[in-house]
Amino acid sequence: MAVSSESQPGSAHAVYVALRHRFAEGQYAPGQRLTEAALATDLGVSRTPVREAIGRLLAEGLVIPAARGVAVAALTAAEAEHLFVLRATLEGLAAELAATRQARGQLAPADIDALDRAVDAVEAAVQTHDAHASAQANLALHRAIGAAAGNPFLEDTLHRVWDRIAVTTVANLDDPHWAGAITEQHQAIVAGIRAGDPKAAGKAAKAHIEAAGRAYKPAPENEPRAAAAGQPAR
Amino acid sequence: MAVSSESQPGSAHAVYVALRHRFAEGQYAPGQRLTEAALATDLGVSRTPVREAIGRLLAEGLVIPAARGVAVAALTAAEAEHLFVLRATLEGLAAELAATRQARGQLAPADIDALDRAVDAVEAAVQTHDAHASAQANLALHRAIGAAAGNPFLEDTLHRVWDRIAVTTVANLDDPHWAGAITEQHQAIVAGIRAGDPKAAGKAAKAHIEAAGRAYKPAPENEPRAAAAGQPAR
DNA sequence: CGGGCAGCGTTTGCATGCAATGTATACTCA
DNA sequence: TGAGTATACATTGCATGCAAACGCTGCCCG
Repeated sequence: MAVSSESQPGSAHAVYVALRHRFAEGQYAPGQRLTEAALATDLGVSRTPVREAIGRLLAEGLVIPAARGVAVAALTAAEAEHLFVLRATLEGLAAELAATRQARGQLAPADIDALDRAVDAVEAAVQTHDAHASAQANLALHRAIGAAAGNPFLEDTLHRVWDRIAVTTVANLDDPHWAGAITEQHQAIVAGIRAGDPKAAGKAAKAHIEAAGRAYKPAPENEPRAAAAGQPAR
Repeated sequence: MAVSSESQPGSAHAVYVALRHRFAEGQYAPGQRLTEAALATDLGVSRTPVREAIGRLLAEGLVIPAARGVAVAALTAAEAEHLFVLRATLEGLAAELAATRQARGQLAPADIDALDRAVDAVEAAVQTHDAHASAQANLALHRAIGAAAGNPFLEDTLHRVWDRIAVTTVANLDDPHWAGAITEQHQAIVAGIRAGDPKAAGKAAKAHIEAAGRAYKPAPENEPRAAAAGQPAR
């Protein structure tokens, strides 16, 4: 229940951020092993801050204990399904709260406009078929909705879920039918928020994530195997 | 998004568990400062594992950065409200999923019976006016429902929320009206689950937590002050 | 008597060292 | 040739040491 990711100083935090970034960029394959020494050398720090960062990643489930050290966590189909169920409810709540705040005049008009622009940005990115850019734009929109909900704990929880699903969202674009429906669904959510209609906004958001969950297809190599060990980092 | 709190070895984890336990027991006052050296001496380990444990507590928001080291996190009224909003939705989802699993025959009859017994245990504990025992029993029931949902990520998230609210739940018992309503509401949730009625179970659970949120009154000393610093540990 | 400043002490943050653990490899024997 | 075992090594886990940062106290000056 960390409330926000405020900028902390220190190497340990820097390492943590760096690793998170690499994960989000898909720089490490699921199942790949990471060793403290290699990361320490790579990042130019000693093992101590690396240890702290890995401990945190371990607590967050982004890496899992492996035979020797830790391995990048994969996402099985079952796990993905569980995550999407949770995510659908959370994002439904976020949209609901955002709409409630809008109805109470606690949302700046600029915030709503920003949501609209984010929706357009996603549509534009999707049309370029740039998977990475699309995922970024999509995440930005959902983040904005999460922020508009005004509940720091919900926001933090959403970030955890997103990070755990991470790059996989990109895969959705392969499905042309789904790609076409995205904008429509996004617009429905924002429309509900703008109208200050919590029920409508929440329902639209929940339905959107459920649809995303159905479109999601995990990489087959993520399924649990006896030994999913990869090469050590670098 | 750690999926479960499996037993890890090592001093660092032991320190983490010990501190969590102390927090849950209310051994540290909110705002109280904790220093690495003092905890290390107290727990008979070096500062290194203490550092890792504190880092994790920091990430979870159970402690916050303080002038010198960290301080035990307090809970303001606004934060509590946000937490209860989130918790209501999460527990609603948990009950809903548990009922769904029941309807599909994925829940053992023994599990349902355990829920009933847990409800009775809470009622018994509340009648003794033992705040600590009541909180324990209540938490056990909610934990059982969370487990019955069969979604590890939801379960993990619930644990985070519960830990952040922690001992404060005890305070509810001061309100006799609320104390009397608890069992009734618990029974409604379990009835919904047993009947395999997701809608009813979810609604009952959500309403229950919302009622709990209304009954919750934070300690006034938790409100943000310029300096909420207490004595260093020990 | 109040405000600013300097020195001191505490506490963190990181690096390194050492011991323990468990794995993978190579070797031996059936 | 295959299985079992012993050995060596990679790697973690913790303790300690050292330097830097920060707050705090006491003093001096206005």
